[in-house]
Amino acid sequence: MASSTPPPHCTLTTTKPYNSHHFHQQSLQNNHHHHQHRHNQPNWTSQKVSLNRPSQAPTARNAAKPHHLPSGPTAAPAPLSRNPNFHSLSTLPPSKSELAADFSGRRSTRFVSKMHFGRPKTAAASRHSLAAEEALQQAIRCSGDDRCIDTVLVKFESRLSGSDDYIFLLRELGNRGEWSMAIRCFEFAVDRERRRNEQGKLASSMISILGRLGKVDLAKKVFETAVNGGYGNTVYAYSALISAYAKSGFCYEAIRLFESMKVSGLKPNLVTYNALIDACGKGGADFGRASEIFDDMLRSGVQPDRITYNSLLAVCSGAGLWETARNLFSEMLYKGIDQDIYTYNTLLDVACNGGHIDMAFEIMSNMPAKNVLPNEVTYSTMIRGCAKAGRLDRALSLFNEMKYAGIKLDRISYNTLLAIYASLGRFEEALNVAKEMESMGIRKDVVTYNALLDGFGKQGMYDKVNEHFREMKREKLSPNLLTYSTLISVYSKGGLYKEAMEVYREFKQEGLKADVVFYSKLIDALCKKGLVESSAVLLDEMTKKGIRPNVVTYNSIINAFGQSAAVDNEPQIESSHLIVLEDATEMKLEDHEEDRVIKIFKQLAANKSRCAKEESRGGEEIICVLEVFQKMHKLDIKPNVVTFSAILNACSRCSSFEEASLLLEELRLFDNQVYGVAHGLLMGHRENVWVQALSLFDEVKQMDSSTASAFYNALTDMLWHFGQKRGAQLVVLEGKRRHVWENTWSDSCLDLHLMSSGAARAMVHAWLLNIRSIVFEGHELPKLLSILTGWGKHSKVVGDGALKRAIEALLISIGSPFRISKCNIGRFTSTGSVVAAWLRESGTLKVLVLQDDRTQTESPRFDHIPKLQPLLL
DNA sequence: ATAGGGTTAG
Repeated sequence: MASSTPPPHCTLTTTKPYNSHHFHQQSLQNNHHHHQHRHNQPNWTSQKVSLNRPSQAPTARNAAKPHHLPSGPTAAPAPLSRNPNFHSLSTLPPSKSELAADFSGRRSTRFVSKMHFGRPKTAAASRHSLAAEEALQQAIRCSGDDRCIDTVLVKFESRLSGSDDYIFLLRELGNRGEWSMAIRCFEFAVDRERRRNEQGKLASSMISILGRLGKVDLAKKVFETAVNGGYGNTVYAYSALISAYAKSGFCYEAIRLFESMKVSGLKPNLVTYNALIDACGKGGADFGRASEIFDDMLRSGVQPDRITYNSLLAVCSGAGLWETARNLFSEMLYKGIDQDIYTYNTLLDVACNGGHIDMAFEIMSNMPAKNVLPNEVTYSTMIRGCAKAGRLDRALSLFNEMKYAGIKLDRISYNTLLAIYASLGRFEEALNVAKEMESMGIRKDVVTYNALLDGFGKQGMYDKVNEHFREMKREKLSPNLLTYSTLISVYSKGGLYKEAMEVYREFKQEGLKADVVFYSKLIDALCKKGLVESSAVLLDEMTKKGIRPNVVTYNSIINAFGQSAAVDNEPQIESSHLIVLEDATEMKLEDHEEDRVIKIFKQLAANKSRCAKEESRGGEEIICVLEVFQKMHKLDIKPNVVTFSAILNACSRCSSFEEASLLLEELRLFDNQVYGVAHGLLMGHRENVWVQALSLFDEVKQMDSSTASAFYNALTDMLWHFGQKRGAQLVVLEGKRRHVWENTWSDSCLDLHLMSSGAARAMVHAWLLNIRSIVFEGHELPKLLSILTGWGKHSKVVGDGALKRAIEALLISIGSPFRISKCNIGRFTSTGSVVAAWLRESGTLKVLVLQDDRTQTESPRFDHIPKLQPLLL
């Protein structure tokens, strides 16, 4: 057990993990004065009670606790007119957690993917000569031959006039990705230029061109050369390099450079500040960091402009700060700063990322009145938001709207549309999108194929997967890391370990390098097959290879606990009879022999029948998971809400309190508050822990909606599972009050489709009691009453109807008149009069009021409680 | 100097 490990700092955050850069710098932020007075909320950790355990020593987490908005998440931002003195961002809420920065990185592919398909810069009035155009044409033909470009430069030397011509050449070469020729051209030009001023111009152009191409190391070299040569110490060169860092997501390098710029006596200008804030957004810095820069800007007398605010909004997008974004938007209005399409698109992005789809639609509908017309970026942002929120119908209708509005679909829009169809298994439509796309002159790219492969794979259509993988190569598209990890995961989930192994071999042969996500995805695939122990081996393997697992990796494994019985009933397809033969030939490939991934695949391919059940036999799984927790502590991986939900869900899968108590102990080590609430409610100490519970729910409500509801679901399920039904109902009603499930509870309809089975059952009781009181108050019920469960489309398991079955069993067991609707298998209905009659029956109240299976116990310690059978329906 | 896309947990 990890009980000797001090509780690591943890945070209620789900923002993406990022394990790359220097986040230690963020600690500076805590000392910043703004972060003192921005928060007037009491620190809830100080209210912690000791819940049967000695209270923990204060930790850094307690000292640097995130603070929250005094207003609820749905409250409107404070009217700015009441605060005429604001001059900085001090009216804005802080980042939701200073620790969140650890996790709030963005995908690195984002930077690369923009490189080649970037919108071409609108040609500004260029002052280059005709000779420069000519030189460019000849230079282009030199691609790949450095001596050739030298010859061209020499040949045109006399006709090229000054840095304008050379800068034109640099830019054009850069636009074509010819960075090597651009650099030769730059060096050539600097050599022949005697004016420092002009040399400086060349240098900053070169730096920004390299930055745009993602060649940040080269950009830095050019910068250093320029500084050493005496022409690089300019605001422009610094700004260009800061911007280059921004484009590659290196925000702390950017900040460091900015500091050194000030040290060397240069005064940052508007562009410098804007580039730096942009770097914060792209590098996933927390909002506090950007806010400091903004304040610094004001102190230095540099007035922020539209782009400053747009960049700040982008920081909110990365950090998931919807309220902050709204406030910034209001602040722009107040200050009379123009809001453009970037402003709106970024704001919509933040709204969508936070799950505020309705709000996003409202904002979008207001755009035309503000003279800002939605464009293809607006639409693809919204479409992605809808798709992410599970509203695929809405997403698809937006495409029609887009065509109706005369907005042409571009590569991204097409790929987004295709990915939606593919993920729905609507392949005919997906392939039609691909056709339409090609007919518009946009070739299918790796993204297109990855979406298809993933879609076919999810439906188990492995022949189609193979076919498209071949087609992709035939079209000379190189599979990338994502392609391979998708394929390996798809094959593994299908139990096709030999195929997975072959793809893995090919992936290694291509010289690609696995990363955290690659391993995490593979681990998750094996977990989904119930192979927790193999996953644990891979966890060690990746660590040995120097790839640091992140919270997602661990959450996958925790989630797998107790799920092995649920899988592995699908028939295995093809390919098993060849294994022995293949194994013999593979023994010769020593270089592969050392690879644990291959070993695991080989083993799995050889013993398909073994698999999950055997691997998890006899309590080994719990030991394995506890060891995983221990490693998590050792590597100081901070848990997040998903971890907490995963632990609670794992508890619900325990058949004994003893096992669950081992897991709850892990929860305690991670977060005393969450533990205190879960444990307290489980013990039936509702009155005592409710204050803590409420502040915990305040925290959770900061998360995006699906994360928040998952936590409520997990907590309720755990309580329900161990017979604390009234506690479960209390939690569910609190969740409803806070609109966690964004569904409606009306007199005529109860929508349960986003709830777990425990939560849904507790909710059914509450709703029926509510309906009952309507009846007893003498009011009439609506003609038709319905209870919606959906068909499990929100479940990760395709076609899983566990919720429906649980509700059906409940409705029958309480003798209710609700029956499955004929036209909708996810809906139970009854008429108002029949339900009213049933509710008036004498025995009904008794079955509706929930009873705990066990009343509040005398014993304060969890493990003294006698073992209970897991609750059956 | 600014906006949207494809991998990981729920």
